Amino acid sequence: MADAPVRLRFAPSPTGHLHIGGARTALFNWLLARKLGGTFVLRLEDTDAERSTREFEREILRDLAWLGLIWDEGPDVGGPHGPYRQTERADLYRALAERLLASGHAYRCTCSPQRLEAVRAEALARGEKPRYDGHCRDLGLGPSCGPHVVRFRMPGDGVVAVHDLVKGPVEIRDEELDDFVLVRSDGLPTYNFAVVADDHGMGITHVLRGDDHLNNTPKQVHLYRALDAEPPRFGHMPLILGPDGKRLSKRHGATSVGAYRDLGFLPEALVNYLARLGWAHGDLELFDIDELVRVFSIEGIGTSAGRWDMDKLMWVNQHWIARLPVERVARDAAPFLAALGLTGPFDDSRAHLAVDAVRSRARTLVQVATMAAFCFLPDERLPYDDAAVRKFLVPDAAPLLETVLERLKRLPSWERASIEGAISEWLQASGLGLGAVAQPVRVAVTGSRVGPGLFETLEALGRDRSLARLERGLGMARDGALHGV
RNA sequence: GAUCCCAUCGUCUAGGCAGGUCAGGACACCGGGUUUUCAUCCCGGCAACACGGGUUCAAAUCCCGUUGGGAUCGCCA
Repeated sequence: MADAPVRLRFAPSPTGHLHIGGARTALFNWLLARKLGGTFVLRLEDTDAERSTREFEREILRDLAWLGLIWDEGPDVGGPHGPYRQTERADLYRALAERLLASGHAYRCTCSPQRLEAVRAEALARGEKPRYDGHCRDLGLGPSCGPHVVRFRMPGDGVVAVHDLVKGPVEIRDEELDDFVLVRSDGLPTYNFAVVADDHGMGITHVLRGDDHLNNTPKQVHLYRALDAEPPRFGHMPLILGPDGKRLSKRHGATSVGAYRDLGFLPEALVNYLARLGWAHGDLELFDIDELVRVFSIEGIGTSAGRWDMDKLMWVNQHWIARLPVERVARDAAPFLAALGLTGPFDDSRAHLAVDAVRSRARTLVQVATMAAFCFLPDERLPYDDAAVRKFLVPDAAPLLETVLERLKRLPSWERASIEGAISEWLQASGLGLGAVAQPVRVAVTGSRVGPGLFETLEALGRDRSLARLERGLGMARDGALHGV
């Protein structure tokens, strides 16, 4: 690549949550910017006054940051090409529109929405592509023509050929295009106008966006030409579809980044999965964000739409839950622990032991929290699995529990190695197998028949609780004898 | 309907641009092993070049068509 520094952007509209499709677009642009040592710009396309809110804006910024996609220029941090909200750039659009009007590349149009609708319906009825019929094109309407929009004067006879960064050469004939609206009657720019004005004004060099924008590209290229400007390099990425191959919607479940965070997914997992959906680097599956920056390339971007696959996301999440530093996982799991009504601290060494013990069997942070709950629950609130109790806290188990309790009580220090030492020593001497004792002990201290290794479990639970629950379990086992269960 | 894009296991994909390993990896699924339960981990299995033509000694790979899927056709973005 040349010396000219590249500039990429992500330009969401704050009319909703950060969607996973948008997140992937942001990720790819961010990756390319980082890969090429360029700048990543965040711009808010908030010209839809009806639906844009500051609340959504805050949420989008928060979620992008959560994913680790930090911007160099943006509405909150500023930069040399601001402002970074389209509603704050009205003067720029106005000036540009005047320029286009003056040069004859645009004209005023007073057609009513009703007339437009009629024209559209007529075209459709004839089986044609609905397009503006150019009614006002040559009327030479001036500024005082009343309520009007500004339309772009499409040349109409050539072909726009763009070399798409991911799809290769794409051609669209001008006759397919119509005189689209640049400035609405309320004076605000439309998307196609604002995006060109801003990408040009902000010196954007590369644009990676969804396939759904491919059809907008020729219009935008014409605008660049009318502005006598060089368009950026475009790359259109395939869309993310639902598991059924249909457009992804709420119907398919969670579609926003925030929803996945709330479901217990790590940002590392979402980034990893999003990257692999529509992009590949040989046979490799697992990447952290730094590795992605290192190996990312446009050539690796695929051409066909991908389907959202929860199972694969789960697997990736499970991988990062198991591999990230335990402190990180514990920190991210804390809100989920709290949501279970448990009380912390969730960031001390005990909490780390608990999270570390359960994380290899969790696919989400919700599961981490649920599985680690036995460590944080007061003894009297520990739930017992009925079937487990009936099967393992039986009279036969009483003497075993008694011995375990006795030996553990005598332990001078409470850590995995010493616990294991005490128990295996006894097992060895008595000829018993660990299998015979592990389950009764596990059920006594966790209430469940499944869980981490026994010694990790006891270590994480801590001496006092372990002994107290063993005591209680012993009572339950004897009780079983009393009732002949 | 018109235009544009796309097409390898159920899913994500490698391979395609520079045709020549009975198409490789991963998820899911099935089976087995390790193990202290459940997981992790390890081993094995199932499973695909949408179809039809062409070019060629040779096509998943290049070309055309068909079919299928998706996107777009707003004073939304």
